[in-house]
Amino acid sequence: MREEAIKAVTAIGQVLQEQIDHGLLAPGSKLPAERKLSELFGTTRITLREALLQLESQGQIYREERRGWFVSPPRLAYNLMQRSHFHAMVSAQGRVPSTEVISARLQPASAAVCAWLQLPALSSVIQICRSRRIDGRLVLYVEHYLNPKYFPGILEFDLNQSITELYARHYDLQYGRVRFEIVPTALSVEAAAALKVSVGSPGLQIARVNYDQHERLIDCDLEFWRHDAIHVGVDVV
Amino acid sequence: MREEAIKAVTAIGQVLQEQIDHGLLAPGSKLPAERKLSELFGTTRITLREALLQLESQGQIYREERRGWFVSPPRLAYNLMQRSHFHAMVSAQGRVPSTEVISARLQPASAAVCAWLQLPALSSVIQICRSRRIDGRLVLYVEHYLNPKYFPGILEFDLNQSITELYARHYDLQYGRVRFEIVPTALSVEAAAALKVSVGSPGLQIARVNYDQHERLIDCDLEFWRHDAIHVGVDVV
DNA sequence: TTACCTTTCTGGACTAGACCAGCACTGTTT
DNA sequence: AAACAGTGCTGGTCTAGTCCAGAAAGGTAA
Repeated sequence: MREEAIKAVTAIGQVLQEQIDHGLLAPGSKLPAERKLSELFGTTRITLREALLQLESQGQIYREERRGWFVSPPRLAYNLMQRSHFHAMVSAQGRVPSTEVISARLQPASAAVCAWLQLPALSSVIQICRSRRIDGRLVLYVEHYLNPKYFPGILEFDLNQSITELYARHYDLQYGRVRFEIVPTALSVEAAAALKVSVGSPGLQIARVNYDQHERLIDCDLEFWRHDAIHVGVDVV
Repeated sequence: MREEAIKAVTAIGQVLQEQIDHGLLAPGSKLPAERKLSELFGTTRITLREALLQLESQGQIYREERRGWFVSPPRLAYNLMQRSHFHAMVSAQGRVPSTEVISARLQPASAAVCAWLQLPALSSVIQICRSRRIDGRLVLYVEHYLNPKYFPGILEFDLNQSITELYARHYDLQYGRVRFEIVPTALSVEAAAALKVSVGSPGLQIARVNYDQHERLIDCDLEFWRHDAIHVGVDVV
């Protein structure tokens, strides 16, 4: 007649999960404060926190630095095969995209970037760092590296818009072959800062190396996604 | 003249990271016990543990339930475009694969599986659950669902070998079109148990829906990878 | 209205312990 | 040699607090 021993952490997670599933806690809504919750569940803040961290790693909830915990919105479907850019992709799924430029400048390329773009040592590259939102929520930090040879004067344009469209309109360039590298890892320090999450949060890193329609290696970018913001689809024919 | 305030958790992580980078802690080797480490760094076990958890989420170290913490081996390159199966892929990268069958039986299909395989309600499917290792380390738990129509008597074969090869040798079937769905999330309860990791560990879920050379939907599988065990590559032409 | 301050509330970081359950090794018994 | 029973060590889980820094809201003065 022994009761099944359920861990407190698991039990708390299940209760919250259920509330979320039944829509009592709507996507985007804020959870009560940690202290309130720990009192509600009759446990310590540390234990309560562990339960929240587990739900976070499942992608059910997320936090904003020192602001609180929120219920995660649905994931964005990111299909690697259809060459859609961020704005088009987000809009097509009935959601509202936005972009902020963090920095844009010509600078010496790091060793890693030289390798990706097959540039000689000590080359210059154009680096564009941007953060992007879906429905107001920061979900993506991108570092873009362009081979300056193909993009004279690009820093003069408004970089809040889609770079893909800039390429087409002003440089007559379109993406051809693309190589993706997807690595599940923690967010880098810069990415965490830009996304306003605590360092060490789980993330999904997607590196793209892009060729144009003439098979020239024109740019690459490093995307850091909140791990709960997307699911990636690939159709292999 | 104020010292830069470095968080203890970060500092501990950096020290361990450095030791790993310089090969003083080799891949696969065991870290000292948590109590030892917390004494070494002059901090609490809770704080020390937080540092370890961060390194885990970065994929630098991993743990085996109640056995200890270990340095992560290099990630396996998983290229979605080259139709290689687990054994071939692992061997090609100079490492040693192995497979264990956990269960294999005909059973009623869940709603999700019916949807994936486009089966009518209350259909039967063949479910094969297996765990797989690289160099002895558990890295992958797979649930395989086959449409029984195409695979009479498959449960009689030795399922420790590659199923892809079974298909080719005995059923004259080859994979054609494939659809992948990649979701970064925590490991499911079954996956965590099979991989002997604590529930809620970060993982990468890859669902595949497979068609054969005649465009028939033959099977699907649900892969649960340790998040630090792979990086995924995709070449889009 | 606007700019600035203060207060309150939030999560972030940390201390100092406790008890439990499973693993691995060791020594004994069969 | 093989099976078994201890036993110590390991991570897993949890308690009960403290102090700090940033975010937000509200009030006050220009």
